[in-house]
Amino acid sequence: MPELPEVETVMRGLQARLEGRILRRAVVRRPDLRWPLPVNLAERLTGARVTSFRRRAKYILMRLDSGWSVLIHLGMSGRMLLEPIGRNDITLHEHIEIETDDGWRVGFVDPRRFGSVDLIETDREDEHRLLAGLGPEPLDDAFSVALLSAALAGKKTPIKSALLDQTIVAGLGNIYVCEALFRSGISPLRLAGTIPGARAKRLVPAIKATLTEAIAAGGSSLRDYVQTNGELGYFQHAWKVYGREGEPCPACPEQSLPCAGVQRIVQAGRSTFYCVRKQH
DNA sequence: CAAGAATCCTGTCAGC
DNA sequence: TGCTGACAGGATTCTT
Repeated sequence: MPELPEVETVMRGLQARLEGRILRRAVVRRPDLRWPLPVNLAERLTGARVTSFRRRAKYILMRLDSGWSVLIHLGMSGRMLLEPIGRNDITLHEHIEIETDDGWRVGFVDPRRFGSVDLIETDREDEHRLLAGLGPEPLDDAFSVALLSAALAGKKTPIKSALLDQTIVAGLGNIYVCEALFRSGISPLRLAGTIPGARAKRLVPAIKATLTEAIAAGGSSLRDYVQTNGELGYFQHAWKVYGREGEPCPACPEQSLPCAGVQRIVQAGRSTFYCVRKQH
């Protein structure tokens, strides 16, 4: 499910409901996620008060008053359940269940178990091995044309793959890379080293605008919902190319060669959607 | 060293 | 209806 806009949406949902709450009960049902859960996770959660939240790339950090932060990654199929306690059956694949002092239930649900949860001291969050190597946040002012250009200079990998590399820029995934490249008119096949300059000047604002609009829409929902209140994000309706193989390119006049509509190719094992006429 | 493939796991959907 | 294969929002680890 989750790229940066979805993770941001989920984090805001958790924040609204959990900030200030005391966690009364925690149950780990399956510890074998992407990495084994900390053996003392339930113990660390129980009795702690939630003080604040933060998002870094596709990770959620939930800070506790005990000085520990809970690091959450939703992987490919993870989502957070948030609902009042009471006569709710345990959801399938609900690996962690937490109850708050004001009667809410928080569930970590992840069928494919590519997600992970870990503990890290709050004042050392960024030293966590999963966060330490991450590149800049794309929505920070620090993520500039100069910074991206420097990161891409000399690279021979396609720009599509480079933007999925979380050490170059942190938080983009397959959907938003396709959308940002379409928006900036850059071919996903173009080598990353040829981006610095005029193309980077288009690409950086395209990335920022794509993400900002997606967050405003509550992210994109595919098969499952992204928001903790159970509502669907609706940015999937705004996709220009992702998942639209064979459809007319929304930027090209009809039948304008060489536009053959939205094409799907595979790069580094992942689908890329683009228009050969608009993007070069 | 860097780029691509294989890998983890379950669910869903298209096609036969 | 049921089976099979392709594919899925990620990211590490293994091979070339």
